Amino acid sequence: MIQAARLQEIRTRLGRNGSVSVSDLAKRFRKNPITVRRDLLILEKEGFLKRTHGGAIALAGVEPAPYEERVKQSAVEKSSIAKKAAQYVSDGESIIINAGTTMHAFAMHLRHRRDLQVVTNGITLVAELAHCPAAHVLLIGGETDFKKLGTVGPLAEEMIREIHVSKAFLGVSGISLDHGLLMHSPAEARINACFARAADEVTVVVDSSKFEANFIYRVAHLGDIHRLITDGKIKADARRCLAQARVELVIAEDF
Amino acid sequence: MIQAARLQEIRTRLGRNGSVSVSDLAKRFRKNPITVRRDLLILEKEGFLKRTHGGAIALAGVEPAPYEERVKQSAVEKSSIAKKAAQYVSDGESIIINAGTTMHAFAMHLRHRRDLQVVTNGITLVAELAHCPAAHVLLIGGETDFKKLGTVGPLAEEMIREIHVSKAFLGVSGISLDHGLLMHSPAEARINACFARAADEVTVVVDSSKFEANFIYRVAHLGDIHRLITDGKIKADARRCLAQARVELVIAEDF
DNA sequence: TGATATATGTTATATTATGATTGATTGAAC
DNA sequence: GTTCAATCAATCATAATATAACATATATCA
Repeated sequence: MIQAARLQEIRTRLGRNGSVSVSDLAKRFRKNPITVRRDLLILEKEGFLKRTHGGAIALAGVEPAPYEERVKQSAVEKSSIAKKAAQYVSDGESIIINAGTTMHAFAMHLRHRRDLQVVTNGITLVAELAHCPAAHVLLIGGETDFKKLGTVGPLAEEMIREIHVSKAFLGVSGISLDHGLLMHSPAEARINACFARAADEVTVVVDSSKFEANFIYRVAHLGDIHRLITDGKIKADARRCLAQARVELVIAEDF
Repeated sequence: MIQAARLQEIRTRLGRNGSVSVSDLAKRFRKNPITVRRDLLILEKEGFLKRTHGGAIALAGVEPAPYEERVKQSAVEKSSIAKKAAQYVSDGESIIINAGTTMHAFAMHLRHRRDLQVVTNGITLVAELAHCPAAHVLLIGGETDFKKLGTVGPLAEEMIREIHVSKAFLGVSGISLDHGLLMHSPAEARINACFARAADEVTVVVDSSKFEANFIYRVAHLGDIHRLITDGKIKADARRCLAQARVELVIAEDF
């Protein structure tokens, strides 16, 4: 068993049990205790754990799930448009946020807000907003879409019908200048259409690469949205199209 | 079990029950009472507790740990009872699982199942079951309770009314032999009562320390449940009471 | 290939944790 | 209050674990 595998295993066990013991690990790995100790030393330097007599205890991070990794990876690019979008949220407002990594990044920028009423179908967003207890979060229930870690389906749509908010912030899979906002799946498209109807004002938050993506299922026409926030790489014809559809275009600085 | 892990466990139990006893801890840790006393001495110096004859009591300001912490606490017991509980789930079944760290552990043992229909109000459970794409998960929506990372409230209760399953697996905050299943908050109690009504058969999954915890809000009477799964440290009077209420008692092996 | 870095094991010594013994203290039942 | 069992503190002895220094293996790269 190589070192990297041991480190991974230690991380896992720490995440599960909160602590590990040198002697247990040594037996399991069939390694000398000193080797285990040196492993723990490495992880301690990385800030994963605190070494103690006989073993170590977990500090903060649990092992990240695939989705969470995806959020981190794209966070840099998504962060600038998400940050810009967060400027359009005022304290005390009620808003809708849909599921997806872009909107997860958006939610991270809402941590310090006060008295927000957030409605979302994004499961990971709830955990994000849990660190900001000033927000009141209503999670839309329904069948779970594992790709986006969001809820969809008739029960979800029904639940949204009971709701009305001032602003909706939506991330989408793609944007077509001819056909509007597009999604991977019909279920996603339908629920986001419901979101759009439930809000007075709809803001779409996408990085400019989404203008090239092409999907089948329409959420709404360009004319149905009020504002679009993206990065500086958006092309001229897209700008024209949005202007024609009377969509307010907001460009986030690259950093 | 290393010292650091014991200290963590003691902190947990103090947070939950307000007090600990030397003899109980000694039995649980399989350590000499003197060792436990020394542990308490350390925590007393840190200001967590006040030592008394026979044990210690919590000092002010010991708030219950956040969710991520609690997942790790009593992890061994939780995992063993969760594993046992998972044996009562068959492929193809539809089941309810409520929110909380015990049921999180339970969900981890369902990863390899096929064709499960899972209904849950536990937000983190969804991420857990995302690794097992054979399961179909319906997430109950509603207001989010940040402590348990679960949904509650009237919208959630309403959504459950639409649902019926063969088995419900519930974790609870505490069990009183006189008053039945108890919860921290009224909202939690109500939604779990709904869960119990929505299932043909109710199985409660708790580690035995929950028999000492005392809370105000009742979910159901002991007589309303069909099966209780716990660890071997359950006391004799609890066994008697359960037998009297005709609850099938299942003891998970210690390891 | 030889040289350097990395990973692992060995030994000796220091440190820490734990358990056993004794006598003192406490709490509760009578 | 008195008595008795349980609990506690202090001490010591032992076991478990940690550290440091050195030795050996394995991989990496010019």
